[in-house]
Amino acid sequence: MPKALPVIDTTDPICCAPVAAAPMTDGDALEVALRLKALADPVRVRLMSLLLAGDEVCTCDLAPAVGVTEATVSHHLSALKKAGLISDGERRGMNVYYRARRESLGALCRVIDPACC
Amino acid sequence: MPKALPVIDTTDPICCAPVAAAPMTDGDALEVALRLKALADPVRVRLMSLLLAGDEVCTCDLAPAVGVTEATVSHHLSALKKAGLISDGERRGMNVYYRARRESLGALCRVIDPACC
DNA sequence: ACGCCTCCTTGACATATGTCAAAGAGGTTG
DNA sequence: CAACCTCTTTGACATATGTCAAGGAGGCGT
Repeated sequence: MPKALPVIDTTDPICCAPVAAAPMTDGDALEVALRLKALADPVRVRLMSLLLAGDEVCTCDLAPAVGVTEATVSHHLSALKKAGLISDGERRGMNVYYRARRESLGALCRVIDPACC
Repeated sequence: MPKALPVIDTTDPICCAPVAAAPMTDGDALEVALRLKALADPVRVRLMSLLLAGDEVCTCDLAPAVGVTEATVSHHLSALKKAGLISDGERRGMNVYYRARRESLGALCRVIDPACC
């Protein structure tokens, strides 16, 4: 991977023409790819699934559910957060609660769905 | 990345319960993640976009369009092929033509779309 | 046959990624 | 305060990934 990938802000839901509509610009492709990368891992898919299903979950519940260390969960959650796919953690007592940002995931789907336009 | 990711066949369109419906099994999450991984790169997003927009494109047109070597395009195309997102190349004369498999991409969208169920 | 296309494979490489253990940072409860 | 929880950060690591140059493989044209 010789070329370093540009660093851009991806916390907002993506907003660009659908992939299938016309050949995508370099910049838009990067926006899409970075968000997909955030989700392209089995552990992250399961985390998103858990967050989407139960609407507020804390790290201590997630870690045993997916079978990795809490440190690793924390790392994955921050990747999902940076991609705007989940909310900032909200501390309540000793726990930190996260929730999925459905609109961000939905926006991503609309962009890559070949039928969605 | 200490643990090696299992190798499974991903050439067929994915078919499983939506991520948002219920906590996803390990196996299903892997199926989803592998397909997302195949698309989680700016070059691959652009390639898919080109294939979706023009319905049949050959490598020699793709390489200059995305700005990498033909060898690299070839590599990306085979990743997309392994994920079932594009068809096997069809040789015609000196060129090899590829086309997007919309139904595979569509199936992936339906699984990850939080609104799609 | 020979040279010339287009394409794919291989090898090598620099970088990114996922994982954990260990150590900190915040908060709670004796 | 001190012991304890939960969670995040840091450091280190093994593996995966994206890229290219070089060399084949298949096909066309003279």
